[in-house]
Amino acid sequence: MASRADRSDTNNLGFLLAKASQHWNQLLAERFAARGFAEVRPSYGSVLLPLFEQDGLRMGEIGQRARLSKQTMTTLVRLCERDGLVARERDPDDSRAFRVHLTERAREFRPVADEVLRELDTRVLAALGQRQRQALARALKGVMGL
Amino acid sequence: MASRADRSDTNNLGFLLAKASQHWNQLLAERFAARGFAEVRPSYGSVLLPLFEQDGLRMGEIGQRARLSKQTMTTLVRLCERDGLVARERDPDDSRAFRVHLTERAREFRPVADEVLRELDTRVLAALGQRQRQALARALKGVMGL
DNA sequence: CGACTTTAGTCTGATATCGTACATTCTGGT
DNA sequence: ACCAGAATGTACGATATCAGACTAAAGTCG
Repeated sequence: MASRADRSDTNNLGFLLAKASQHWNQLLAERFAARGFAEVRPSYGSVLLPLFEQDGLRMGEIGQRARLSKQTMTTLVRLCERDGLVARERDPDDSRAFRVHLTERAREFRPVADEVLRELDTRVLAALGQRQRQALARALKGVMGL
Repeated sequence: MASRADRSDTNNLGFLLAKASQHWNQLLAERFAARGFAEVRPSYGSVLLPLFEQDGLRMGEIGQRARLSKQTMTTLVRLCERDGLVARERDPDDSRAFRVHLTERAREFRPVADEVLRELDTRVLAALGQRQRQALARALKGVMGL
């Protein structure tokens, strides 16, 4: 019914990547909100998941694990703080650094995060099949290597 | 050498999508700049490509073709205008609307866009192969359908 | 024509992330 | 102890995009 400008549209890889990424975040936000954690933005995962593995990390360490820049970490940690999910305290051994700690609220969120992530993974599996899902991950890494 | 927190890291689909999308835009920006069009941001493609197909579109029409919201179009068209790539004029038939036109500079950019897009496509093909590239596009559409 | 609805674009503020530049603090070598 | 250099985080501004609320102009229908 329409197919003139495919380069600018649905077959443009940049377009597909952007939209898929956007949509994924949308899915996360909806599910978190539906379970009573509307304040948890998708990006907070970059802070919370590392801290679920090991609480009390420094900001730079979180950034490394999530592969985000220091500036982004500054911003994200402040937002998480504002929303009552983490607390910072100066590192006693290094007065430049901060230790970031999960709050009770964040610990309550942990099972929700696990559940949502599992649910989405299941849905991806249902939509794509195991083979395609694996191929997708590989292909995305390939794109990052360009 | 490291594999404790895979959920928060390289195998998280959200992470891969975000990074791949980011990287793709990076590739575009670098290549445009290298060819003397440093002012052309990756996002401008959403405005320019539709106009390459048909000049004089209205903002809403561009938005529809690029699947971007009206607010985003307002912003993008202004930036393109600021950078000398498009000009707007009121639509004589509808005084709410604007007609967006390419400037000479944008027309000079067209072959560059084509070339860069072709080059990247070639590189994707080399990195993934035709089969994987197709599968990637399909999988991304699948994710968008979740 | 006048009231209702729809359409075009804008405004404000939020989300997600980076680059460049910087102040502070730590560290290793003399 | 001192200083040069590395590391930690912040400031500012840019890029990319949306949601909700709004203005103004157009279209529709009685």
